[in-house]
Amino acid sequence: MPSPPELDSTDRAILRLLQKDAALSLAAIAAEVGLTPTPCWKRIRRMETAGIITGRVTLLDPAKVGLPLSVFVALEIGDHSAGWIEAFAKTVSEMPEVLECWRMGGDVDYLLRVAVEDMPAYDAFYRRLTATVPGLRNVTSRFAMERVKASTALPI
Amino acid sequence: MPSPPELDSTDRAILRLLQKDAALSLAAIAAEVGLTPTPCWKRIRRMETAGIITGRVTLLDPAKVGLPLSVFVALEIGDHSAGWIEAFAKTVSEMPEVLECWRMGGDVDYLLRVAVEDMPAYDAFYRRLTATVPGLRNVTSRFAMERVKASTALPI
DNA sequence: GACGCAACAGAAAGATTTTCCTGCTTTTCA
DNA sequence: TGAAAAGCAGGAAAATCTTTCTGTTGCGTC
Repeated sequence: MPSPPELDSTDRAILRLLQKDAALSLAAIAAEVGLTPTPCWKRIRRMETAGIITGRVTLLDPAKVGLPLSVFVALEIGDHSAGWIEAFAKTVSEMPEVLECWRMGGDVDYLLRVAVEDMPAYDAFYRRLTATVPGLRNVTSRFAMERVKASTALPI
Repeated sequence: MPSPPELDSTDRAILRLLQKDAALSLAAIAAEVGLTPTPCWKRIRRMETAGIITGRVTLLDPAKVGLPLSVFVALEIGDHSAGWIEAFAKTVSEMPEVLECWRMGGDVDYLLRVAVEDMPAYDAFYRRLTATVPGLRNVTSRFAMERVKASTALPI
Protein backbone atom coordinates (compact mmCIF):
# COMPACT_ATOMS: atom_id res chain seq x y z
CA MET A 1 0.00 0.00 0.00
CA PRO A 2 1.39 3.39 -0.94
CA SER A 3 1.49 5.22 2.34
CA PRO A 4 -0.20 8.62 2.28
CA PRO A 5 2.09 11.64 2.22
CA GLU A 6 3.38 12.10 5.73
CA LEU A 7 3.92 15.79 5.14
CA ASP A 8 1.37 18.26 3.85
CA SER A 9 2.26 21.66 2.46
CA THR A 10 2.02 23.32 5.89
CA ASP A 11 4.43 20.78 7.37
CA ARG A 12 6.87 21.46 4.57
CA ALA A 13 6.52 25.22 5.04
CA ILE A 14 7.34 24.81 8.72
CA LEU A 15 10.33 22.62 7.87
CA ARG A 16 11.63 25.11 5.33
CA LEU A 17 11.58 27.80 8.00
CA LEU A 18 13.14 25.62 10.70
CA GLN A 19 15.86 24.36 8.39
CA LYS A 20 17.02 27.94 7.94
CA ASP A 21 16.63 29.02 11.57
CA ALA A 22 15.94 26.64 14.42
CA ALA A 23 15.59 29.53 16.87
CA LEU A 24 12.42 30.93 15.33
CA SER A 25 9.65 31.36 17.87
CA LEU A 26 6.41 29.49 17.45
CA ALA A 27 4.63 32.82 17.10
CA ALA A 28 6.85 33.78 14.15
CA ILE A 29 6.41 30.39 12.49
CA ALA A 30 2.67 30.50 13.07
CA ALA A 31 2.38 33.93 11.48
CA GLU A 32 4.41 32.80 8.49
CA VAL A 33 2.40 29.66 7.74
CA GLY A 34 -0.98 31.13 8.67
CA LEU A 35 -1.79 29.21 11.83
CA THR A 36 -1.74 29.83 15.57
CA PRO A 37 1.20 28.65 17.67
CA THR A 38 -0.54 25.60 19.10
CA PRO A 39 -1.12 23.57 15.90
CA CYS A 40 2.38 24.53 14.76
CA TRP A 41 3.79 23.17 17.96
CA LYS A 42 1.81 19.95 17.55
CA ARG A 43 3.04 19.49 13.99
CA ILE A 44 6.67 20.06 14.98
CA ARG A 45 6.27 17.68 17.90
CA ARG A 46 4.86 15.01 15.60
CA MET A 47 7.68 15.41 13.08
CA GLU A 48 10.22 15.15 15.86
CA THR A 49 8.80 11.91 17.23
CA ALA A 50 8.42 10.55 13.68
CA GLY A 51 12.14 11.06 13.14
CA ILE A 52 11.62 13.48 10.27
CA ILE A 53 13.33 16.15 12.35
CA THR A 54 16.56 14.57 13.56
CA GLY A 55 17.85 17.42 15.65
CA ARG A 56 18.59 21.07 16.17
CA VAL A 57 22.22 22.02 16.04
CA THR A 58 24.41 25.09 16.26
CA LEU A 59 26.75 25.75 13.34
CA LEU A 60 30.16 27.33 13.83
CA ASP A 61 32.57 29.11 11.52
CA PRO A 62 35.33 26.51 11.01
CA ALA A 63 38.03 29.13 10.47
CA LYS A 64 37.08 31.05 13.60
CA VAL A 65 37.39 27.99 15.81
CA GLY A 66 40.77 27.11 14.35
CA LEU A 67 39.83 24.44 11.80
CA PRO A 68 40.21 26.19 8.45
CA LEU A 69 41.39 23.20 6.43
CA SER A 70 38.87 20.82 4.86
CA VAL A 71 40.11 17.67 3.17
CA PHE A 72 38.20 15.11 1.16
CA VAL A 73 39.65 11.63 1.40
CA ALA A 74 38.75 8.95 -1.13
CA LEU A 75 39.44 5.40 0.00
CA GLU A 76 39.71 2.17 -1.92
CA ILE A 77 39.70 -0.94 0.16
CA GLY A 78 40.78 -4.54 -0.30
CA ASP A 79 38.53 -6.34 2.13
CA HIS A 80 34.83 -5.98 1.35
CA SER A 81 33.53 -8.33 4.05
CA ALA A 82 30.67 -7.31 6.30
CA GLY A 83 32.94 -7.50 9.33
CA TRP A 84 35.50 -5.15 7.88
CA ILE A 85 32.81 -2.69 6.83
CA GLU A 86 31.27 -2.67 10.27
CA ALA A 87 34.58 -2.22 12.02
CA PHE A 88 35.53 0.59 9.65
CA ALA A 89 32.24 2.39 10.27
CA LYS A 90 32.85 2.22 14.01
CA THR A 91 36.45 3.42 13.75
CA VAL A 92 35.58 6.33 11.53
CA SER A 93 32.56 7.36 13.60
CA GLU A 94 34.81 7.71 16.61
CA MET A 95 37.22 10.06 14.84
CA PRO A 96 35.99 13.57 15.65
CA GLU A 97 37.79 15.26 12.76
CA VAL A 98 35.82 13.11 10.31
CA LEU A 99 32.65 15.12 9.80
CA GLU A 100 31.19 12.99 7.04
CA CYS A 101 31.78 9.45 5.84
CA TRP A 102 29.92 8.02 2.86
CA ARG A 103 30.07 4.51 1.48
CA MET A 104 30.07 4.90 -2.25
CA GLY A 105 29.33 2.91 -5.37
CA GLY A 106 31.78 2.84 -8.24
CA ASP A 107 35.52 3.41 -8.31
CA VAL A 108 35.75 4.89 -4.81
CA ASP A 109 34.69 2.82 -1.79
CA TYR A 110 34.52 5.56 0.85
CA LEU A 111 34.54 9.32 0.82
CA LEU A 112 35.40 11.27 3.98
CA ARG A 113 35.32 14.95 4.77
CA VAL A 114 37.82 15.91 7.42
CA ALA A 115 38.24 19.24 9.25
CA VAL A 116 41.67 20.04 10.66
CA GLU A 117 43.78 22.95 11.82
CA ASP A 118 46.49 22.87 9.18
CA MET A 119 48.62 20.61 7.02
CA PRO A 120 50.67 19.07 9.86
CA ALA A 121 47.41 18.26 11.64
CA TYR A 122 46.13 16.61 8.49
CA ASP A 123 49.31 14.61 8.17
CA ALA A 124 48.87 13.42 11.74
CA PHE A 125 45.30 12.41 10.94
CA TYR A 126 46.43 10.65 7.75
CA ARG A 127 49.03 8.65 9.63
CA ARG A 128 46.54 7.74 12.32
CA LEU A 129 43.94 6.69 9.74
CA THR A 130 46.29 4.50 7.72
CA ALA A 131 47.77 3.01 10.87
CA THR A 132 44.37 2.26 12.43
CA VAL A 133 42.51 0.95 9.39
CA PRO A 134 43.96 -2.22 7.92
CA GLY A 135 43.83 -3.14 4.26
CA LEU A 136 43.55 0.24 2.58
CA ARG A 137 44.45 -0.19 -1.08
CA ASN A 138 44.45 3.46 -2.04
CA VAL A 139 44.06 6.78 -0.21
CA THR A 140 43.57 9.96 -2.22
CA SER A 141 43.49 13.29 -0.38
CA ARG A 142 41.93 16.34 -2.03
CA PHE A 143 42.19 19.73 -0.37
CA ALA A 144 39.43 22.32 -0.38
CA MET A 145 40.43 25.85 -1.33
CA GLU A 146 37.10 27.55 -0.75
CA ARG A 147 33.72 26.65 0.66
CA VAL A 148 31.50 28.04 -2.09
CA LYS A 149 28.31 26.74 -0.54
CA ALA A 150 27.58 24.74 2.59
CA SER A 151 23.94 24.24 3.37
CA THR A 152 22.09 21.85 5.64
CA ALA A 153 18.69 22.76 4.18
CA LEU A 154 17.20 20.03 2.03
CA PRO A 155 15.11 21.25 -0.90
CA ILE A 156 11.60 20.31 0.20
CA MET B 1 50.41 40.52 16.95
CA PRO B 2 49.24 37.06 17.89
CA SER B 3 45.67 37.72 18.93
CA PRO B 4 44.77 36.25 22.30
CA PRO B 5 42.63 33.15 22.22
CA GLU B 6 39.10 34.28 21.49
CA LEU B 7 37.70 31.22 23.17
CA ASP B 8 38.51 29.98 26.65
CA SER B 9 37.76 26.47 27.83
CA THR B 10 34.31 27.46 29.09
CA ASP B 11 33.41 28.93 25.71
CA ARG B 12 34.51 25.73 24.02
CA ALA B 13 32.52 23.63 26.47
CA ILE B 14 29.42 25.68 25.68
CA LEU B 15 30.06 25.31 21.95
CA ARG B 16 30.51 21.55 22.25
CA LEU B 17 27.10 21.32 23.93
CA LEU B 18 25.37 23.65 21.48
CA GLN B 19 26.85 21.90 18.46
CA LYS B 20 25.13 18.72 19.58
CA ASP B 21 21.83 20.30 20.64
CA ALA B 22 20.87 23.87 19.91
CA ALA B 23 17.66 23.52 21.92
CA LEU B 24 19.41 23.15 25.28
CA SER B 25 18.15 25.63 27.84
CA LEU B 26 20.54 28.08 29.41
CA ALA B 27 19.91 26.44 32.76
CA ALA B 28 21.03 23.06 31.42
CA ILE B 29 24.12 24.56 29.78
CA ALA B 30 24.93 26.52 32.91
CA ALA B 31 24.72 23.42 35.09
CA GLU B 32 26.95 21.51 32.67
CA VAL B 33 29.72 24.11 32.50
CA GLY B 34 29.47 25.18 36.14
CA LEU B 35 28.10 28.67 35.78
CA THR B 36 24.76 30.43 36.21
CA PRO B 37 22.57 31.12 33.17
CA THR B 38 23.44 34.80 32.87
CA PRO B 39 27.18 34.54 32.09
CA CYS B 40 26.40 31.64 29.74
CA TRP B 41 23.94 33.81 27.90
CA LYS B 42 26.48 36.63 27.63
CA ARG B 43 29.14 34.28 26.28
CA ILE B 44 26.77 32.84 23.67
CA ARG B 45 25.65 36.33 22.72
CA ARG B 46 29.25 37.42 22.27
CA MET B 47 30.10 34.40 20.11
CA GLU B 48 27.06 35.04 17.95
CA THR B 49 27.96 38.66 17.32
CA ALA B 50 31.59 37.68 16.73
CA GLY B 51 30.46 35.32 13.96
CA ILE B 52 31.85 32.25 15.69
CA ILE B 53 28.32 30.89 15.90
CA THR B 54 26.92 31.19 12.38
CA GLY B 55 23.44 29.89 13.04
CA ARG B 56 21.08 27.39 14.54
CA VAL B 57 19.43 25.01 12.14
CA THR B 58 17.09 22.08 12.16
CA LEU B 59 18.32 18.85 10.56
CA LEU B 60 15.99 16.49 8.72
CA ASP B 61 16.18 12.85 7.72
CA PRO B 62 16.80 13.03 3.96
CA ALA B 63 15.06 9.72 3.26
CA LYS B 64 11.98 10.67 5.27
CA VAL B 65 11.47 13.87 3.30
CA GLY B 66 11.83 12.09 0.00
CA LEU B 67 15.47 12.80 -0.87
CA PRO B 68 17.26 9.51 -0.29
CA LEU B 69 19.85 9.82 -3.06
CA SER B 70 23.11 11.68 -2.43
CA VAL B 71 25.47 12.25 -5.31
CA PHE B 72 28.97 13.68 -5.32
CA VAL B 73 29.84 15.49 -8.52
CA ALA B 74 33.44 16.25 -9.42
CA LEU B 75 33.89 18.98 -12.01
CA GLU B 76 36.83 19.93 -14.16
CA ILE B 77 36.57 23.25 -15.89
CA GLY B 78 38.19 24.91 -18.89
CA ASP B 79 37.87 28.57 -18.01
CA HIS B 80 39.65 29.57 -14.81
CA SER B 81 38.99 33.30 -15.04
CA ALA B 82 37.73 35.24 -12.04
CA GLY B 83 34.55 36.10 -13.89
CA TRP B 84 33.74 32.49 -14.65
CA ILE B 85 34.42 31.43 -11.08
CA GLU B 86 32.17 34.12 -9.69
CA ALA B 87 29.35 33.31 -12.09
CA PHE B 88 29.66 29.62 -11.30
CA ALA B 89 29.50 30.27 -7.55
CA LYS B 90 26.32 32.26 -8.03
CA THR B 91 24.70 29.66 -10.28
CA VAL B 92 25.49 26.81 -7.94
CA SER B 93 24.41 28.71 -4.84
CA GLU B 94 20.98 29.18 -6.36
CA MET B 95 20.50 25.47 -7.01
CA PRO B 96 18.67 24.13 -3.94
CA GLU B 97 19.60 20.48 -4.54
CA VAL B 98 23.30 21.42 -4.24
CA LEU B 99 23.94 21.22 -0.52
CA GLU B 100 27.67 21.73 -0.66
CA CYS B 101 30.05 23.14 -3.22
CA TRP B 102 33.79 23.24 -2.64
CA ARG B 103 36.46 24.75 -4.84
CA MET B 104 39.32 22.30 -4.75
CA GLY B 105 43.02 22.18 -5.40
CA GLY B 106 44.51 19.44 -7.54
CA ASP B 107 42.98 17.33 -10.26
CA VAL B 108 39.36 18.23 -9.46
CA ASP B 109 38.25 21.86 -9.69
CA TYR B 110 34.90 21.62 -7.88
CA LEU B 111 33.20 19.05 -5.73
CA LEU B 112 29.44 19.18 -5.19
CA ARG B 113 27.14 17.18 -2.95
CA VAL B 114 23.64 16.94 -4.33
CA ALA B 115 20.47 15.57 -2.69
CA VAL B 116 17.74 14.28 -4.98
CA GLU B 117 14.71 12.03 -4.96
CA ASP B 118 15.90 9.28 -7.31
CA MET B 119 17.94 8.59 -10.43
CA PRO B 120 15.60 10.34 -12.89
CA ALA B 121 15.68 13.41 -10.65
CA TYR B 122 19.47 13.28 -10.68
CA ASP B 123 19.49 12.98 -14.44
CA ALA B 124 17.28 16.07 -14.64
CA PHE B 125 19.69 17.92 -12.35
CA TYR B 126 22.67 16.74 -14.39
CA ARG B 127 21.13 18.00 -17.61
CA ARG B 128 20.27 21.31 -16.02
CA LEU B 129 23.77 21.70 -14.60
CA THR B 130 25.57 20.93 -17.85
CA ALA B 131 23.16 23.09 -19.82
CA THR B 132 23.45 26.04 -17.44
CA VAL B 133 27.18 26.03 -16.78
CA PRO B 134 29.32 26.67 -19.86
CA GLY B 135 32.76 25.23 -20.41
CA LEU B 136 32.68 22.10 -18.26
CA ARG B 137 35.53 19.85 -19.36
CA ASN B 138 34.64 16.83 -17.29
CA VAL B 139 31.78 15.82 -14.98
CA THR B 140 32.14 12.74 -12.79
CA SER B 141 29.15 11.58 -10.74
CA ARG B 142 29.66 9.30 -7.76
CA PHE B 143 26.67 7.85 -5.95
CA ALA B 144 26.48 7.35 -2.19
CA MET B 145 25.28 3.98 -0.98
CA GLU B 146 25.21 4.70 2.74
CA ARG B 147 25.70 7.67 5.02
CA VAL B 148 28.10 6.16 7.53
CA LYS B 149 28.56 9.40 9.44
CA ALA B 150 27.21 12.90 8.96
CA SER B 151 28.10 15.37 11.67
CA THR B 152 28.01 19.13 11.86
CA ALA B 153 29.98 19.24 15.11
CA LEU B 154 33.51 20.49 14.68
CA PRO B 155 36.10 18.92 17.00
CA ILE B 156 36.89 21.79 19.37
C1' DG C 1 42.79 51.51 47.57
C1' DA C 2 40.54 51.97 43.03
C1' DC C 3 39.50 50.04 38.68
C1' DG C 4 37.78 46.52 35.49
C1' DC C 5 36.12 42.18 34.53
C1' DA C 6 33.25 38.24 35.18
C1' DA C 7 29.84 36.10 37.68
C1' DC C 8 25.65 36.17 40.39
C1' DA C 9 20.77 37.04 42.19
C1' DG C 10 16.47 38.37 41.15
C1' DA C 11 12.84 40.36 38.36
C1' DA C 12 10.46 41.34 34.00
C1' DA C 13 9.39 39.99 29.52
C1' DG C 14 8.59 36.47 26.41
C1' DA C 15 8.21 31.67 24.79
C1' DT C 16 6.77 27.06 25.27
C1' DT C 17 3.66 23.58 26.65
C1' DT C 18 -0.65 21.99 28.50
C1' DT C 19 -5.60 21.77 28.88
C1' DC C 20 -9.89 22.24 27.16
C1' DC C 21 -13.05 23.57 23.51
C1' DT C 22 -15.01 24.18 18.70
C1' DG C 23 -15.94 23.02 14.03
C1' DC C 24 -15.16 20.00 10.20
C1' DT C 25 -14.71 15.57 7.92
C1' DT C 26 -15.22 10.74 7.87
C1' DT C 27 -17.18 6.61 9.40
C1' DT C 28 -20.74 3.68 10.84
C1' DC C 29 -25.10 1.91 11.40
C1' DA C 30 -29.99 1.99 11.22
C1' DT D 1 -29.74 7.47 2.26
C1' DG D 2 -29.60 10.01 6.39
C1' DA D 3 -27.94 10.99 10.83
C1' DA D 4 -25.41 10.13 15.04
C1' DA D 5 -20.78 9.31 16.50
C1' DA D 6 -15.99 9.27 16.25
C1' DG D 7 -11.73 11.24 14.95
C1' DC D 8 -8.94 15.09 13.50
C1' DA D 9 -7.04 19.75 13.09
C1' DG D 10 -7.16 24.18 14.76
C1' DG D 11 -7.84 27.79 18.45
C1' DA D 12 -8.07 30.30 23.13
C1' DA D 13 -6.37 30.76 27.46
C1' DA D 14 -3.66 29.57 31.39
C1' DA D 15 0.41 27.50 33.62
C1' DT D 16 5.09 26.72 33.33
C1' DC D 17 9.47 27.42 31.99
C1' DT D 18 13.23 30.41 29.50
C1' DT D 19 15.35 34.13 28.12
C1' DT D 20 16.86 38.64 28.87
C1' DC D 21 17.79 42.57 31.57
C1' DT D 22 18.71 45.10 35.84
C1' DG D 23 21.76 46.16 39.52
C1' DT D 24 25.32 44.14 42.75
C1' DT D 25 29.12 41.51 44.55
C1' DG D 26 33.59 39.37 44.51
C1' DC D 27 38.10 38.75 42.63
C1' DG D 28 42.36 39.95 40.50
C1' DT D 29 45.38 43.78 38.83
C1' DC D 30 47.55 47.97 38.81
